[in-house]
Amino acid sequence: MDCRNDLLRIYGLLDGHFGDLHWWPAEEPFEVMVGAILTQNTAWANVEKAIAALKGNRLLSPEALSRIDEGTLARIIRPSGYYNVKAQRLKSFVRFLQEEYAGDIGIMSAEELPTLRDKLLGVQGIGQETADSILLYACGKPVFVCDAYTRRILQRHGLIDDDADYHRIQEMFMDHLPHDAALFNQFHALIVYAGKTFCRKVSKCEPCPLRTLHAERPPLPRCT
DNA sequence: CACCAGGCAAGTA
DNA sequence: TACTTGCATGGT
Repeated sequence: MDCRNDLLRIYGLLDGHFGDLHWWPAEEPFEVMVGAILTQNTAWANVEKAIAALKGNRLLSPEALSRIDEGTLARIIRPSGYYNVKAQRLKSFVRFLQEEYAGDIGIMSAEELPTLRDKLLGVQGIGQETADSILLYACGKPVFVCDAYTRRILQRHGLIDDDADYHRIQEMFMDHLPHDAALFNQFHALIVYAGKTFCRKVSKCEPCPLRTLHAERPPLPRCT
């Protein structure tokens, strides 16, 4: 089968339906990085509350987060859930940022993609999805971000095995599409947006743009 | 009330 | 390597 064609069909249908989404929803790169950590296994609405609290306390900068006490930070990001581990992870990340790049996002972003990815994965609390979100949406690197929505949509359309791991899913996109940061940005945004929009209960689903693919299949609990 | 959300790390066998 | 568990809030 031709994966490239399937992926481009999906992209075209979602892009035609939603248009440009210009992700990530943040004002600046550092906010993207913080959001990437806070959104781990957490609803975005909860992350927004935590980000707002950080802004309200003037803490949304590498310098400020370096200074703040971890326990205090935990209380402030409380709405995002897992606040103790996430406070620890934010502290690990800004410590890394200060030690490796003097807290300068520009210097960090100038690193080669493979090198920077390996370094990020070495930070406590940053796994593959968080690293790739930072690389693509904060640093502009051409890497595809895979998450729960990505896995769901590829499984739904029979493009991956049920036991495919992160790297395997990422290969689906990166082996068959041009390595273009703008394309990867919009594609992943579309996937997440579709996942949020088309509800989990079939009865409440509005028509999904992808329904024209595999029209012979019966509806599943999750329609994207 | 139960279930879920844009993961990750540490422990066990 | 493969599987399990802890982490926690707020919305539906």
